[in-house]
Amino acid sequence: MEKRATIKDVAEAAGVGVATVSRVLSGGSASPATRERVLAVAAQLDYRPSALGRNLRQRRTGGMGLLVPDLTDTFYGQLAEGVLACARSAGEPVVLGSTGGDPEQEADLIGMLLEQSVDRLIAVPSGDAETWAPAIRAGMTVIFADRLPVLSSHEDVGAAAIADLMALDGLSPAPQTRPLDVPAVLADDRAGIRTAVRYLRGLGHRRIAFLGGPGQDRRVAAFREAVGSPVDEELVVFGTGSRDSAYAAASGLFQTRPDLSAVVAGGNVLGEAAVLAARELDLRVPRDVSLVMYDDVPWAELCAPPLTVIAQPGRDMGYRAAELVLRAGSRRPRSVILPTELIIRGSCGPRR
Amino acid sequence: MEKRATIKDVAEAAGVGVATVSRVLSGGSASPATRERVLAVAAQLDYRPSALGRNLRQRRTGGMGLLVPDLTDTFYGQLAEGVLACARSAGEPVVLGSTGGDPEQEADLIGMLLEQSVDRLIAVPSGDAETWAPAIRAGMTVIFADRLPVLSSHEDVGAAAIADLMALDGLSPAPQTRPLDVPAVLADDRAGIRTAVRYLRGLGHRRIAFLGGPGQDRRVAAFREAVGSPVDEELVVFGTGSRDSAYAAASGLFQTRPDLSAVVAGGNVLGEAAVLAARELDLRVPRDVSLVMYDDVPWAELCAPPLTVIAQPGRDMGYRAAELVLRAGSRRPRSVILPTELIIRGSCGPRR
DNA sequence: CTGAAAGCGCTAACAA
DNA sequence: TTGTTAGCGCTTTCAG
Repeated sequence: MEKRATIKDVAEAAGVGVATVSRVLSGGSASPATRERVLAVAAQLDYRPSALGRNLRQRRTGGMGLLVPDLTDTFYGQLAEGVLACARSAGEPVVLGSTGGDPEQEADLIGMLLEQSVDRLIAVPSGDAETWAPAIRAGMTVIFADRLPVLSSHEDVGAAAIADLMALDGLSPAPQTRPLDVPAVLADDRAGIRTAVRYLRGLGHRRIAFLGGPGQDRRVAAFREAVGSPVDEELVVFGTGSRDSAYAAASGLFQTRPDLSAVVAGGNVLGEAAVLAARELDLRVPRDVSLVMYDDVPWAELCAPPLTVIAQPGRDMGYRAAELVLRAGSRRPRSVILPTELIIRGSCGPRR
Repeated sequence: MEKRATIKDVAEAAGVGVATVSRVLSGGSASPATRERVLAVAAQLDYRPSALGRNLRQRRTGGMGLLVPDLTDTFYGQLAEGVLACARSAGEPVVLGSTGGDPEQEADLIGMLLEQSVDRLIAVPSGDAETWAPAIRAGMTVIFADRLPVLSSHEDVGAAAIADLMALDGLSPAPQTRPLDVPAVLADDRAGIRTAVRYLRGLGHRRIAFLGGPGQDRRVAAFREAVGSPVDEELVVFGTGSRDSAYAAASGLFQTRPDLSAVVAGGNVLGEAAVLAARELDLRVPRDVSLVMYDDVPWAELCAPPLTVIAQPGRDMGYRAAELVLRAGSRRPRSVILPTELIIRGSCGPRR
């Protein structure tokens, strides 16, 4: 455990000033001779510039923060892998936090990141605009991924992004005021859900249910739009995010509405719950009930029958978000919507 | 985007010196009157001590690093959740890196952490002792989780831990020299594998195969021990870590040895591959082949039939590792072995 | 009990 | 092109 060489050591050993060393190492101007000497000495001393000094001087920590609800959810694992891949190739550190889908924990983690002076953040938000206000106020560059914060009545954080997205989604944006700059990287939920619903319709299904989770407002909206009004409200149910509550929601749905013939699960945890609940109630997939799940995960193929899914590019979403947050210069990056794909396997059949 | 208050601001506003503010905020001695005043002012100014200044002063970044091979593997997701849970409750940041199981990337990430002066690290190692030497030399407190680095010929990093574990495993440790302090948090692979093999034996299976992945030396060793010699070497095959190579290994195994009647998969990715390969070759589970998988993951229950697994407490392992690394004072923490559990579901049947 | 002062390692003005 | 210098915000002696 020897102490690391500092810039001063290098400067002395090379017979130059510290500023010169700093310049050489960060690609500034220097005469070829000096540059070479400094580089040689630095290598010889195994000098690694300390991020500590640089960070303090620049009043900011490099790298980025990443906040997800739950790493046990394979989709967020994919997203994180994408972010990490981009960060690694840029040599930047990533500070990770898992919020458990809880706005309070999210707020705590935002506070922690602020304390660390991490000023770039990628987040799958759980809290509302109020939760995010401190980060925005502090001047953090934040990029939302997978979803947007729920709207709170008295704030309008994310309004710009929402307006953008509604436009992209083809919906007319509600008039918004004082738009705040919070771009996002999302999947094209609307197209994904629409395609799935049409597919089920084509198979003859009329009573189609939606099994949703927290933060899936866009998917729910897309579902409502796709099935057209009037929507049978009993067929739209929600879990709170945990596997247990997802199971409860699925089981309750199947029991209260035995007449439904198809269900769209808004995420892989919900899909898992649907499969489990159906089995428990002796409902055969796809004979008794057809199932489409949002998210393609490796086990979808292992299921019996293999699950028909709406695939979204989790890894790409993470990678893109990281690119955006790293490149974010002065101006706000634009939001991005990535395409989804309906992958037909064996969990949907004709209505009996 | 207002600038944050500094300790100096607080000091001035409270009419005291910065040292006093520092003391009060870090629980040092101060007269009740002063303390109260400082606290009030700090709250009023919404002062948050900057980690930047503290880090530089203390020449170390708080929190810890976490290195895993792949967040898309649910087991590592569980492990990471455990680490994050512990870190969050301690208010400490976690810098995450994904190595892809590649020693080079691992080495790069270690370098990055060193640059950040992160001096506590939890890792699921992919490289050998040589890869880990820089971290050890720099005085990092490292805790290995899930597995130990493979031994390289000319180094003996981790020797102490290995000796510990062999002892705990009930094996006689090979004589080692100059033990280095690298504790670990592991599952009791030996007992887990042994139980699984005995279970399969009890069902009448004699040709049992092991499908392994990188870093599963302890599991392989346990398998060899459990089946007893001579071990049919063709029945012990390996993937390289990717899903594709796991599939290739499984498929190859089934095709070259159609006489095998049971397989133990060393991890959930390998188990997934085995299920897929078996299906592709029209092998029925458990009619044609019985399957036990290491790792309990949510989808194990969804499989048809539900998979019998050796469950290891991934989340707990992460939590314990984080506790150890945070508590590590001067002396080296002791290694920990957590119990596994054989969860019998439907993927094993009597030999036909 | 409290304050003044000295840096931690680095970068960016500013001079030369 | 270079070197000198002034901090970034904090903790920690060391006096008082």
